[in-house]
Amino acid sequence: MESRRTVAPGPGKGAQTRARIVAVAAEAFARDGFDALSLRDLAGRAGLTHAGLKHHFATKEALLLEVLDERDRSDSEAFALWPHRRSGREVLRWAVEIVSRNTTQPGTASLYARLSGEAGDRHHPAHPHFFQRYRRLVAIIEAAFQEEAAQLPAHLAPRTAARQFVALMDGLQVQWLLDPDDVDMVAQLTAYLAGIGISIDDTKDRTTEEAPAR
Amino acid sequence: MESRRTVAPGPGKGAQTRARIVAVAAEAFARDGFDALSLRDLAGRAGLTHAGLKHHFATKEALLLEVLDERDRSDSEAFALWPHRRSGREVLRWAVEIVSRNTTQPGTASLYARLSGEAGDRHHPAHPHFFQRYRRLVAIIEAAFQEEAAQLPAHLAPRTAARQFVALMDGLQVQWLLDPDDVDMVAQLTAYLAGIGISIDDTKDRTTEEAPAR
DNA sequence: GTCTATACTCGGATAGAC
DNA sequence: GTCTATCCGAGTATAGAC
Repeated sequence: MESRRTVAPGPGKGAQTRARIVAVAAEAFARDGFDALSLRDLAGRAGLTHAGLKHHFATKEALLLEVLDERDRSDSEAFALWPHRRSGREVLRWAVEIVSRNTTQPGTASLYARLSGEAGDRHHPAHPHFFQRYRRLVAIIEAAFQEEAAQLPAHLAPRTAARQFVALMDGLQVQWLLDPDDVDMVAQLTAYLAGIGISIDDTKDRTTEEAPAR
Repeated sequence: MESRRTVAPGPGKGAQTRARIVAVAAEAFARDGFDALSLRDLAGRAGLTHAGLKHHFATKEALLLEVLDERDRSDSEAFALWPHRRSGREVLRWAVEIVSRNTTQPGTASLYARLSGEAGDRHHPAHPHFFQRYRRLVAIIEAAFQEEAAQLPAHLAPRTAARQFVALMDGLQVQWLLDPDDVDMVAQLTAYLAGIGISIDDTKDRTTEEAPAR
């Protein structure tokens, strides 16, 4: 007889449900934010109960992290943390482009800011994610500065500059979220780089091609 | 017991209860963190029900904000946002001192990082608090840089430097919370200042007297 | 003005049906 | 392996006692 199942049982069923949940959640988080979103609502829209959802994602935060990871993966160039081998200046330009992009998604940016603060707690579910993320990000930026070491002031170690640059990305975002009209993140980052002798003006070593196509 | 009242009715009663709640909450937040703390427990320890507590503080976050404000007020030196008129370098040294202090209270620092991220949402209960806080903090740092304008690179506006410095305070804190052993916030901030021509070495213009008496 | 009683939905946890 | 039923304590909201 006809079944009310929307997916056939057997191998792959779980993966399908999981994917459906993530798809629904991605849209819902962006629209409602984190706190306003009910797992019961969300589960209902994905065709199961909130306990069923919990089988796939242990906590609400774990689900959010999956959504963010998913976005990182599909938003290939701008958000992937490993751009193809490029010049130091190109990597820095790419980083500025990420920040610029975030400007168009304040909800997600706010979520990230909140999570990265919470994740400092070693027992927080998002701790490993952010720990790894910053390690990689700082390493990438450090390598970029290393390549441009000739431009840097003599006393400024690439690793120090990298930590500062990444901190600037985060800290400026907090101020921008609070006061969008008064903070120009791209200008600030560009000014910082100019201050340490690095220009990322892309008319110099590339054509007019846009930064990472989404 | 003769009476179950712990405070007499009449004028000032509400203020007393409020103060008692804040006192209990301050200790409890620092010990248990934000999520782990139950308003029912807390209210019980303060001698009323959780609904009674809600009469004084509409939300859990409002209570936390009151605790933080209270700390700002009593923790006079390091956290007061308005040091008396001092030299630019002294103000910057005071700011670094704040960051250094936060190092001893990772729980509170994490709470602040989380809240400042969340507060970007215009409807968040903490939005006005943080909006004002950053406005004032940036203005104070800007004034400090203004005084030291002679040292700054010609192309660097005091306001730009101020935004960067404040962003650095926040961003470094996020990285430090995630990876305390690998991030030295004071060294980073000092390095940044040195990079723009400012030394805050306090053996140069003052005795060993402590930073601003509130 | 202060506060209690009560009820609502939330995220989370467990037991067990299929 | 997937999922439902059900319970728990949480934050929040309202009505009304004092």
